[in-house]
Amino acid sequence: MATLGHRCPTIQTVANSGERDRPYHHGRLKEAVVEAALAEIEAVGTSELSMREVARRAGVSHAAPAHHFGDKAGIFTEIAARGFSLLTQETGELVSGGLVEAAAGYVRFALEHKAHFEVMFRPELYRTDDPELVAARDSSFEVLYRAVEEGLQPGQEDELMPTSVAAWSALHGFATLLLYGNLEPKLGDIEPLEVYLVEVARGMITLGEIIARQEAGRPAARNPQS
Amino acid sequence: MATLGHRCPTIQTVANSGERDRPYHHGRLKEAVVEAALAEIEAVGTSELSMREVARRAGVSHAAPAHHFGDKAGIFTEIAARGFSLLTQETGELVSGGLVEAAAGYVRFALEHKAHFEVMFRPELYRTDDPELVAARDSSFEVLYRAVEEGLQPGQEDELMPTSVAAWSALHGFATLLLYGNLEPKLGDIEPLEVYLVEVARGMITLGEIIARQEAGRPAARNPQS
DNA sequence: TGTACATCAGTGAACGCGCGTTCACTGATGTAC
DNA sequence: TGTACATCAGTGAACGCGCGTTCACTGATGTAC
Repeated sequence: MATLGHRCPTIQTVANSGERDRPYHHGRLKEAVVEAALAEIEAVGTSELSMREVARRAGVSHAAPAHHFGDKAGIFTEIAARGFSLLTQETGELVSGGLVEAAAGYVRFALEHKAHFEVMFRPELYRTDDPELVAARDSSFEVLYRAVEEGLQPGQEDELMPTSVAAWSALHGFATLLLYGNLEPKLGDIEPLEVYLVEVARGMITLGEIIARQEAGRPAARNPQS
Repeated sequence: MATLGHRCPTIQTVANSGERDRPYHHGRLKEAVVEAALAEIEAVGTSELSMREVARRAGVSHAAPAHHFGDKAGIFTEIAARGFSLLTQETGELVSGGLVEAAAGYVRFALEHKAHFEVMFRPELYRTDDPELVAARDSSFEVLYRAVEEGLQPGQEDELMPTSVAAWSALHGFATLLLYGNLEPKLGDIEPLEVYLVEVARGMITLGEIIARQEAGRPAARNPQS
């Protein structure tokens, strides 16, 4: 017998090839794979995602997804790009309502699209140079800038970048802490998001005041403009 | 031949058992495993961590770590607990220097102990009910509260929780965005951390002002106290 | 001071499993003439 | 309208690999008497 040579497709099981329950061509496999991957990520996280399981979920042979995405990074890239588009869409229309309104949109996005969100901010998972992704991501940042810009007063243009980074940090930190369950134990009874967010926004005001007071009392070296 | 029964320890390789290059008993394997795991996490991330690779790094048989930790979650629990202790230690002594000083400590911790940090905020990786871990985590929070409390003015006691959550969010968001490489592209040339942080702190002040202005102009329903 | 025995710490072979990848193939859908 | 051919989309068997786990064992270190 010895080791049976490993390419021997001679004996093909032609059996039950007649009663196939689904068409040979899926039709919208790309969509189906993305959906399956999202569901799988929500179930087991990005680390445990396997191409085979995704294929299984999509009801397709395990080699099929590779036709559309190449490898896992391909799927992640697609998910991240779609995520940024979605985020732009969902927060863009809230900008006119003020920063807190837009922030609420961001947090809601994170909670409602957990899988997208998780992938978007783990650049090691996807191809960061993908043009579609880059465009989608940039337009997300645009929304942030606009939201901050509208809140600035005349003459504060220099503050756009630092304030944007501050806003994004606060927002992103809040969303991730909430998402990964690091916040609840400190919340007591978890209030509806809307109320809680307004409360934290008030905390942001207090925080700004504290920093202003403390930094005002510093040696000039760190406040050359004062 | 057929399938060779799978328990056959009869033929033991007694060969080269004399010229062992390391002692049979490691002596401080627990330490060595933790160090190896940290190095491995920094190299490949938490998702790719394997017990076998950790053992290999520690120069020990792949079954040995299980003696001390049971499984992967055991190692992660140990790392998370140590991480929180370290964080408490490194930021605790900065509290008297003000919020921004303490914040800088937090961010520095995240950058200098990347592996600890990554594990600490992924509770799904470890046993969240481990008593040592819980104690260590709680004392980290204590530091945060103290830092915020010292900045509050008399009569602002109610603001402790919202302000703490706001501060932690901002801090944590900034650290993670920085750590996972989501911030650099927006930084232009990456300035020394210290300077950059002070700039973002100034952004936090501006941010607080914007929120205050915008929320002041809202319908009473959302600002019942006004 | 010696000896027997228990316990602890680490070994290494074998297991079964699921994974990503490859590959020759098949079934369906255009497309040229 | 028909037919030949190319291209695309999906299949399924087999591969080699690394993993976690189990297990009987071994080597070293206490500990009782």
